[in-house]
Amino acid sequence: MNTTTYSVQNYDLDATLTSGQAFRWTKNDRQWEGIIGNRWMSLEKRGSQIIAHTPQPAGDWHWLEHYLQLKVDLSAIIRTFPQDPAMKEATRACHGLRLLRQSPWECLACFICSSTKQIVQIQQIVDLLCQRLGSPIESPSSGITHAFPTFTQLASVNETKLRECKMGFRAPYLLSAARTLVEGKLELDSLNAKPIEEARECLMTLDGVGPKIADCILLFAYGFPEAFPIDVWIKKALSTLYFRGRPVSAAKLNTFVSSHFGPHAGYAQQYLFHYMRTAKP
DNA sequence: GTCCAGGACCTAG
DNA sequence: CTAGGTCATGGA
Repeated sequence: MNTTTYSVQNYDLDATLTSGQAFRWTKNDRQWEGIIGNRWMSLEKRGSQIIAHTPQPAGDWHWLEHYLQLKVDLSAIIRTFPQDPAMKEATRACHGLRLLRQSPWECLACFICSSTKQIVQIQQIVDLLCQRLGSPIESPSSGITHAFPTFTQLASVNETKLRECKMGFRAPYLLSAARTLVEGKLELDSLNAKPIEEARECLMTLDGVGPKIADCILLFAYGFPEAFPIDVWIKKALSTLYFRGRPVSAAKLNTFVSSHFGPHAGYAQQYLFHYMRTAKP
C-alpha cells in the first residue's frame, strides 16, 4: 500500500512547509505536493492526522518519518526555550511549527541559491534547476516532474546553463560546490559525525557558503540543534525584540545568541523567523 | 522608479 | 574586526 496515516500532535504542516526550510512544496487544494528524494509525495493534514501518499512503492515509510521528524517531542523542545516575552509570543503565534530533516546536498544547493533572494524566488530557481537538470519522475497531478539534480548531474553543465535558471551571480558558486563534491574533496556524509564547529568549517570551505548558509545546512539537513542561522529577518527580529531596535554588531549578536536561546536554539530561531515573516504589524 | 530579498566575497580602513 | 561596494533578478 502506498498510502499511510500518522496521528500527530502539535504539527502545523502549513507553517512547516512554508517557513523557508524547503522549497519544493506546493499546495493543491488541501494537499501538499512535493518531492522527497526520488519520490513524488502528497501530504494532507486532516484534524490530527497526516495522510501521506506516493504512487511508487513506499517501503517502510521510515524515510518519511525521518523527513517530517514525526518522533520529535515538540513540547519538550519548546520547554527549553527562554521564557522571555518575545519567545513566548513567537511560540504562541507559530504553534506546531517544526523543523524538517532534509538531504544535505539538496539543502546545500538550495541555500547556495538563496542569498538575497525572497523565498518565492528561491522556489522559482529551484524549480527551474529541477526541470532542466533533474531526472524525470512520474507524478499523478502533472504527468511528469523532476528529482532534484544530483551534484554529478549539476557538475556536468556549464555556468551559462545555470544562469538560465535565473540564479545570477550564484551560478559559479553552485557549480564550484558541485564540482568539489564530485572530486571527493568534501564528503557530505561524514559531517554528521563531526563536532558542529568542525562541520561548519568544512561547509564554509565551499564556494558561496558563508556562516549563514552553513548554519542552515547544519540545522535543516544535519539536525545540529544549536545551529542558528542569522539572516536579515533574524537580525531584524533580534534587534527589535531584544535590543530596543538598535542596530547590533555581528559579534554582539553571536554572543547574545549563543548564550540566550538554549540547547535547541535552532528551533527557537525558526519560530522567530516565521513569526517575523507572518505576524501582522 | 526605488527598495529589498533566509549572503558571500573582496578590498580598504 | 568593521564598513562599503559588487554580484543578478524579480517581488513589493
